[in-house]
Amino acid sequence: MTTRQHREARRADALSKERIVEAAIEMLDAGGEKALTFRGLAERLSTGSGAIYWHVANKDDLLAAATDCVIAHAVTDVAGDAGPRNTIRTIALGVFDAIDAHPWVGAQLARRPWLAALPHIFEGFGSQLEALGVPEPMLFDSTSALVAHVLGVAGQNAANGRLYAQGTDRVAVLGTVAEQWARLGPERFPFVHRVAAQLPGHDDRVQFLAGVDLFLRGVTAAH
Amino acid sequence: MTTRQHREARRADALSKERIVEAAIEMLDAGGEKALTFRGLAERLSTGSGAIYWHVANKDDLLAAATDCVIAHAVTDVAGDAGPRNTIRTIALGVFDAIDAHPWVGAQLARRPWLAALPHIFEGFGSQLEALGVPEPMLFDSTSALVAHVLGVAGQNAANGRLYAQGTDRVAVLGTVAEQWARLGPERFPFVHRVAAQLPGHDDRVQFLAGVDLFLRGVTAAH
DNA sequence: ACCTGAACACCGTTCAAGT
DNA sequence: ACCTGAACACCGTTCAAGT
Repeated sequence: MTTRQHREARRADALSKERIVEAAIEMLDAGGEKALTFRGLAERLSTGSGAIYWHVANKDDLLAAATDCVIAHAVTDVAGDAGPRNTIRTIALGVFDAIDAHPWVGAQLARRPWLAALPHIFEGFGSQLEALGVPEPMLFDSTSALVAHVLGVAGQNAANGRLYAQGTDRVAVLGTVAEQWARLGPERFPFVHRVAAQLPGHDDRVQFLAGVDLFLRGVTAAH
Repeated sequence: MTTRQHREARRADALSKERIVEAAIEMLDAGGEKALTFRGLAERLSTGSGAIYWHVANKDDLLAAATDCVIAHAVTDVAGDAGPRNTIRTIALGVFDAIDAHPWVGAQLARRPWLAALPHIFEGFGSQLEALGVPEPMLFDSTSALVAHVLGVAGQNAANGRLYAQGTDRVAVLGTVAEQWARLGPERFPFVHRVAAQLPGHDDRVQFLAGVDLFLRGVTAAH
């Protein structure tokens, strides 16, 4: 897997950036951003807190590596023989589900752009948009917009998911929000007032895919 | 401005949540998330650190209030007589510019959803999409997707902007990224390799608007 | 009701010392 | 080359005490 193999690391429990990142992801998944501490990480890896700094520059570096690891895993393994539209949908859903499963990734994405994994997403979307017949002059902007859309909307969704995870369940939370929206007064907020009832019932995943589809329709309609 | 006026706060320098949030925004703008500390805030407001806790529950609450304040200011003042498409563009650009000017808002958006300012955005986009002729059954999903798109993409953009702000200028940073992309090898990354050169020259604001337009085209093409 | 500021628990990071 | 763990600087939050 690694480029250099450090002459077969002597012991299986030897420290490495990979093992550190792996443990960090577990801690982040378990308790969010605040649950990741160097002390906890050191204890989990049965070592001193300073040892981690030999493999990792600092906490930001560790968070970036963890984010990159999650996104990279989500993008690989895309079967590309289902047509451009379905391939795009598959990649998009992969990213969506990955961020949904690791909500802290959403916040990280808004802090450190230009992941090492970004070219993979860009390549996947760009080549499929080209196959879809998008003309050369529009290709760069369209691909950028699609990448930003998927990462951005997935991040937004993960932010919502966080609320449900904190004890109270999904429908209850959305029900409360819907009530607040419904109370906003039909004069100043006629649309919100009318649409509030649909809030608790909607499916985030379906809505995400609908958004991607709308975007694709716009891209193909534009030429 | 406030609902209750606390019988005309005695002195002009009296503490209030508004003044605290205002000072917090200035500190966040100046140095990012890490620059906001209760000690610094207390010194800036010439008070004790504990005093702030009388008006604000904790740091998360303060960050949420600051985020809401920025977004709320961006959404108000939308002249609505320029047609639905232009009104949507205006609201979207307002949010984009606000997040661009306050990059820390992007990260916050990925942490705390359901801002108090959200209904304003929802109302603006939803009513204009309706005016655009989007049929009732698609209205909720379309509006949700557009809101998530604008907030998400604007957040993604702010993440990029952070890099340029840290000393080195925009073109230099994007030039470096473009070089890395170009080196990725035309066999595995033909699209990225080919498109890398367009990276340093693109205009984020124009690309954002192009994305919103593509989305709108998709929405209108869908019926 | 609102402010003060010392105190507590905790955290990222460093570094001399080890192997 | 890599690990140890005490030490440093700093931070969010609390709370008894003031006005």
